[in-house]
Amino acid sequence: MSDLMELRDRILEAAALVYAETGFRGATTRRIAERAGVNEITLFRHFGSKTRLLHEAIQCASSTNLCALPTRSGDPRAELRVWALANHRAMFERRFLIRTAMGEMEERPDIFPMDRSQSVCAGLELKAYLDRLQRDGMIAPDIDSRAATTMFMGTLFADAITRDILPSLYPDSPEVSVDQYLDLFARALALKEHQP
Amino acid sequence: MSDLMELRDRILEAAALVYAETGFRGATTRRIAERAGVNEITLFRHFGSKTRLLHEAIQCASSTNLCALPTRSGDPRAELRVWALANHRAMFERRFLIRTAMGEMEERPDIFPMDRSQSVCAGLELKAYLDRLQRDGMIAPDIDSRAATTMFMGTLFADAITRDILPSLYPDSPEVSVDQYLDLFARALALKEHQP
DNA sequence: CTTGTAAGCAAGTAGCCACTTGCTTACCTG
DNA sequence: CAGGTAAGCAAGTGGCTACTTGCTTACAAG
Repeated sequence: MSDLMELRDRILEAAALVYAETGFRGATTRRIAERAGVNEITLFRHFGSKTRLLHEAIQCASSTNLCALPTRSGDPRAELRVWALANHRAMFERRFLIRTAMGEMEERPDIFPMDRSQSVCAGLELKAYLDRLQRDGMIAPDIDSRAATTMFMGTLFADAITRDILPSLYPDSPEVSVDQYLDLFARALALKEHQP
Repeated sequence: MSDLMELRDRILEAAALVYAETGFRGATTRRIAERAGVNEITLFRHFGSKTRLLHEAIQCASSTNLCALPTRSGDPRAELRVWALANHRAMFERRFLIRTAMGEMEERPDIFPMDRSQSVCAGLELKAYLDRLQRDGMIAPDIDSRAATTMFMGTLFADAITRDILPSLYPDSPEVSVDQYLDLFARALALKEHQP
């Protein structure tokens, strides 16, 4: 029983990997089976078709939404830092899958659950957080929280998915870069510093 | 002679379109020939192989770098606005090609000239512009111009390539959105307003 | 009129693709 | 030991792929 689950998960993991590397057309059943160390026929016995296998594999690989919620307890700057780093890391780890799925979005819109994607959910969270900060007078009252959210999420997203293919643009580590983004973001919002 | 050039350009245009829609593997010679209204054999007679054809087509389709340089003549805010809108528009028009090429970057790194891409060149321009502004005392002296450039270019890039596939995130037109980004960016830089 | 050239058409080649069928092996349970 | 079940192996199917060959049409320049 546990071997069965292990095998199934091994196939799903291999399928997601091969898809992220080579796209739908490049992810042949032969390659997936080889990567999983499994006979090609086993894929069809378990999932019926290549399409169903890839659909389930991508759903599975993109649904680890363990993004920490920003709770308005203490220092906003420190909270934003932890949250931004966690989200950047989550996007960076999935960069191959994200890039491939975005490139095939026209052709296969249903294969990647974009509406429930991590970055979209994170954006909703950030906007609610900024609204609370604004209500509490911690940031300038005339800030458009939606535009600010889009700008910050866009910055994190662009960094995460282009950092490895344009290394000359990113001389610093993600930690340092996120700190720099946060410095500018805090200035833009006129975010008040934490008084302990 | 002019018919020959017309035909060649028609093939290149069709190849770039089909590639942007379906990727390298999906861009079959049959589909490209059909789209160009040309016999499949003509592709091979002109370009030798599918790989050479696509290489030339993508090179051609991505090399319209008519981005207006920001010259420090008058109102920085107005100059940045014109420049940002032009760059956003250029990236938005190439969004299909950019997304597909980024998804295939691991597999075929040489097919898309990323180092000479428009957004990278634009980033270099913006950084030089910000450095001049800083030297002239128009923005805060302790701003990291590189981080600011990465942040603003990332915002424009993310907007341009996700706007059509996540419409709920972008209720406003590009013009309005870019204005909002610029508002926040100017606050972050502490950009002085233009005194006519 | 002759010659060259750029294009189309018909047909075919070898290879990869998703997927199927028939049979065998191994293991686990009763 | 008997029965079921999950996996592997061998072979094959029809379809699409890049690319080739041989022949024909159309046109333009000498």
